[in-house]
Amino acid sequence: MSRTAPRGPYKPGRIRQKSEQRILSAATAAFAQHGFTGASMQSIADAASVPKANVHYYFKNKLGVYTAVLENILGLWDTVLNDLTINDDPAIALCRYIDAKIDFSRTHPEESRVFAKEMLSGAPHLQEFLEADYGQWLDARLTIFRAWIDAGKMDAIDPAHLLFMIWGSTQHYADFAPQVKQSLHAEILQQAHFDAAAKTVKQVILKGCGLAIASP
Amino acid sequence: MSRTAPRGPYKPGRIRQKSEQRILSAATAAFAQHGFTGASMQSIADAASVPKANVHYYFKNKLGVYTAVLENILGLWDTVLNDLTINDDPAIALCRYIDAKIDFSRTHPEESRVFAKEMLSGAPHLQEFLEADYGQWLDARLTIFRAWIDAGKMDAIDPAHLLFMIWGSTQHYADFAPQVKQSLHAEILQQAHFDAAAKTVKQVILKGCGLAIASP
DNA sequence: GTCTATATTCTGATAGAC
DNA sequence: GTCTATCAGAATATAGAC
Repeated sequence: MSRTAPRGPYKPGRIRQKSEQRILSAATAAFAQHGFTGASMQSIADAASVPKANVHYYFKNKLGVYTAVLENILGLWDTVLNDLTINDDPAIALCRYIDAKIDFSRTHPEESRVFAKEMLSGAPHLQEFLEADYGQWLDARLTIFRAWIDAGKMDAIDPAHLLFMIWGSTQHYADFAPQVKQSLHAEILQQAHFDAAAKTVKQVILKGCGLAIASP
Repeated sequence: MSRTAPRGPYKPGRIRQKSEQRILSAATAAFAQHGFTGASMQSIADAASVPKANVHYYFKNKLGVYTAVLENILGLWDTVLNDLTINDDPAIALCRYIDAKIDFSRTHPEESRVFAKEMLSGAPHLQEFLEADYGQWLDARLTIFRAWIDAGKMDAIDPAHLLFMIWGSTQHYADFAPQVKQSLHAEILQQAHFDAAAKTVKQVILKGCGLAIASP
């Protein structure tokens, strides 16, 4: 009864893709909790249900796994970084952005933590990214903020520091989850907690910028 | 010419105290950059200029060093957590608190990073702290905020989430320093950068809470 | 492509001389 | 109290059978 013939339409690399995805997912969780050195290849392989040697076969070495995880996270970021324009209403644009950031902390907490740990370590593997893609994205946003301010659409607030406030406030719910849980007396953070978080952040940021809440 | 006699008034434990301090300082930097597993006892000993065996002599094992670092950080926190009272003016109290938090990020970035990494790892060594000291401190603050709101001194804003905003915004300058440096085109963060940060955070938070800036 | 067995290096920890 | 020498264990990585 044992059959070695391929079942279903065979696509080369299908197993590979599936295995790589499982390894990537397991590695993200491991790096988030234990850090780069603390996460062992054995634990990653076990969590992904593949032999340890296969992890080396797919990603060459530990650094290969880690950079793959980081690149995957940077890819996810692109989906969050919506493209604002000068013609957008600042209140609506900021609300959308804050909502998206809070939602990212809810749906991808482990990715947020890996990114945060890399930053805390001095971001040695994100230098190119920070100097290239990120620098461009940031400068474009700062220009839009300044245009809004010059047009009198919002208060004169340092755009870079304002962005830091939004990032820090929203990422806090993924990165400092133990403290947040303890503060809210919650075993795990529910949708309602993130809704309350988004509401408060939007409320304070918008009014703090001299903007009216767009829609409740 | 070699002398083995003690020079100066001999105090038992003087060398010990000095060595422990050096080890603690070196360990803080190592844990901040490389995490618990990534920081080796050898590197800590080298940075502290003591033989590796002495680190074990003073702190028993690696976990002993780490918990000593954490306890030292929690001690530093106490100095930042000023005691607000219901009779304080919310604007002045919040300004003081934000200034103190930003100053902590400037003067103790590595301590902030060790604390952040512990949080990102799930805070396994901070459970008692979170449930005891921190819980009490937080509940007292929340009560004060609610009293301010009930007295009409500030807008009705969820106090816990407001505190998260302040923490996230201020700690960001220590924890995400690489990103901040890149954004501000600064090789290292100067006093002026932190002044601008504090100004923006106070500006947005206070106005966002319906408060007038206390003093420029 | 998959997996077992092994080589090599490094780390935490300690024994024991001084 | 201080430090050198060393041990036991674990981790990354690879060789090679299947």
